[in-house]
Amino acid sequence: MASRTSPTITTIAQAAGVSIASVSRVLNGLPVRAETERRVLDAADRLGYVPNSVARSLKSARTHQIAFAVEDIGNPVYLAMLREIQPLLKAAGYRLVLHSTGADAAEEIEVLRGLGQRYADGLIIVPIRVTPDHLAELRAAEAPVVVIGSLPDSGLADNVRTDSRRGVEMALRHLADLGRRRIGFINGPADTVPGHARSEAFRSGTARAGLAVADGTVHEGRFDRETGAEAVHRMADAPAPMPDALLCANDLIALGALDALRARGLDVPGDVAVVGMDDTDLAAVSWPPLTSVSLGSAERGAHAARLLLDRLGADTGAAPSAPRAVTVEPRLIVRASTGGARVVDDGSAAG
Amino acid sequence: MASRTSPTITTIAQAAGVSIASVSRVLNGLPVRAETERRVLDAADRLGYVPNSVARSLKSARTHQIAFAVEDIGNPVYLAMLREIQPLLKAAGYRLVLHSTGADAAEEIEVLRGLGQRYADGLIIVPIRVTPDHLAELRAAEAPVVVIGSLPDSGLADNVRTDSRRGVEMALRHLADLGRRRIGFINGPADTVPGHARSEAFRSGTARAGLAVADGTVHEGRFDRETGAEAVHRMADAPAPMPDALLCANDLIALGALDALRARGLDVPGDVAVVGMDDTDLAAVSWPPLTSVSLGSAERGAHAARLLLDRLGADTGAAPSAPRAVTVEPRLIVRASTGGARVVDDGSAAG
DNA sequence: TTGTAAGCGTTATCAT
DNA sequence: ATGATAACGCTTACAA
Repeated sequence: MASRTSPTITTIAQAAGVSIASVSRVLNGLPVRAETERRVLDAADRLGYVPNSVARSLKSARTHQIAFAVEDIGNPVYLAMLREIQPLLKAAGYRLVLHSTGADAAEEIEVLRGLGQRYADGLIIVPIRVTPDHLAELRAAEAPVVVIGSLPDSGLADNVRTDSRRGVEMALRHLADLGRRRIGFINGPADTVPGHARSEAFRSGTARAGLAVADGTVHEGRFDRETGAEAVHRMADAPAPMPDALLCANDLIALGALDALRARGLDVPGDVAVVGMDDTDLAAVSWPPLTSVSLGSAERGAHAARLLLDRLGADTGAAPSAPRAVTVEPRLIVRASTGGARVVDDGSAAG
Repeated sequence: MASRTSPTITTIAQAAGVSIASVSRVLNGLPVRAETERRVLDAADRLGYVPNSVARSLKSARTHQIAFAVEDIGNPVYLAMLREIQPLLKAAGYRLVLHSTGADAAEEIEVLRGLGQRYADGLIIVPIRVTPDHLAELRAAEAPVVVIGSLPDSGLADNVRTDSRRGVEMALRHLADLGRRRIGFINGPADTVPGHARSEAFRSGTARAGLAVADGTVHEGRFDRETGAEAVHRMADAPAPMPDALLCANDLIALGALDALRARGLDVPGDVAVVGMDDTDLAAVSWPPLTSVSLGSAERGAHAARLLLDRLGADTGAAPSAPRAVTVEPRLIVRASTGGARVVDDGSAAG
């Protein structure tokens, strides 16, 4: 009975006995005669008309889509960003296209270049590495881009960053205040954006606080649990004394460290205090609950979305305004893993 | 110097001194003279040509996008699905459009209807409720849809389900084998798809196993931590004896229960064994680690993606094949919260 | 107020 | 093998 293909404005125009232009006008709320409006709306309703967003996009050069690209959407940090970004985009009438690029930097480049395909009006990206290629692509990007993470040249794109140096300092001061002196550090890959920043911050932070960094208490691996566990086992197996505190470059590493410390019979925080970074959901759930440096993932996501929406909204022909940079302040969330209420030293030396 | 707008095939055609048809042919690998190909590729390269995906979509009626709609992408269950779906779609050349609808069923309907806008070639949806409206929209959907979750009428769409009844039975048998007899149940909203299924399963499972369900040990709330904690406190405050085991309708509820039990000085699993459902990442991290019924979220996601890709691939003009249904078997993941290795009853009765 | 027609950037069908 | 041209569904001058 009904036609097999879905109705277009042409279908509606025929059914209503008007031209396609009138249909378009009615659908877009432009002034028409009441009678025309009635007939068009009638026909549209009867035939179940839905405008084709692709055709609309081709004509308007706007897709009402925004892409969000991260290394691994399974990572709670990126998820926290996504959770803020998604509703903001939706409220502004944008669909969210999600890219999970994997550790490969080439894929990030691919996403940046992909903007040329015009499938999205803008992009929020959290690069895991920033290479010269990244910068070149940013410069040539065919749509507004907001970068979450530090950018060497602030003129390239809107940028949301966090002060991880201050975050690390807060953690170190907290540990020092608790009387900890031998502070170990377990990092992810130092050639990534966050890994590099945290490594630098630890180096300068310990130096400034006059804390010694013993040999064999700084480890580098990946941003995962295994890395945390391995590092702890290696430290425990080493002849040198165990650190009395561990700063971990993210919560996953910290959880792995907690596992290994427990397996070794070491008490947290009695023997070793543990601090994570990112303050993900996992931190509150773990045992003991994990003290963690919040780097404001959620806020960073929200800021990024707002910057991008702002720029998309203000696409008046005027000269594009200069890139803006927002910095989110870290916060230290103290939980039991650094000895909240009761730090009990029972003198046990289980091995 | 370079033109302000990005190059189109027209630009390339002019630069190469050929027609737009030839440009298109070269770009699509159709047979052309070597010389023509060289000139086109040359010009395309020089001008940095990138095909416009919107125009391509309008012409081909394929967007190479697939939508994934869930209630809340922050929920680890949906995240687990997403983590499987995303790479499968990417490998097949599809972009992923993510919808996080919120608890409002109307928004789910909106997503279904939105397919009429033709912004995606297919949809994977995890409805939180299935109303007659849902079914009507499914019937009228303008693109292939895969539903994750039980569907009353299996003829409406490809469908991936899990046997939550069996999952609940496995948990109950496990608890009964451990000698637990007074089993409490903390559920999410019973008018949601998962809530209803789990409630039914608990009812029938306990009956079949001859387990008594004492008054005041079945609670209904939301699928969150607060619900788990509140339910435990209410049970503990009640005059009736505390259950010796708690089945929780998801891991979040179970984590809340663990918190409250700890606060009450009750030992897990000594006093109360706790079982969660979904086996999310949180289960392995919590303390004690949480025994949980895996409902195969990851597998369900993967199956859904494969079903959809399959259907999109096989869009030969032939009659559409009948909807397919896949069922994923639940598995019980036993951890310490039900007393793995060492269940120590130290006789303490802290309160 | 309304209709005709051009154009968005492609692909694909015709001739040639 | 190639070029002119129609078509995808829509918006928007421009005419009437």
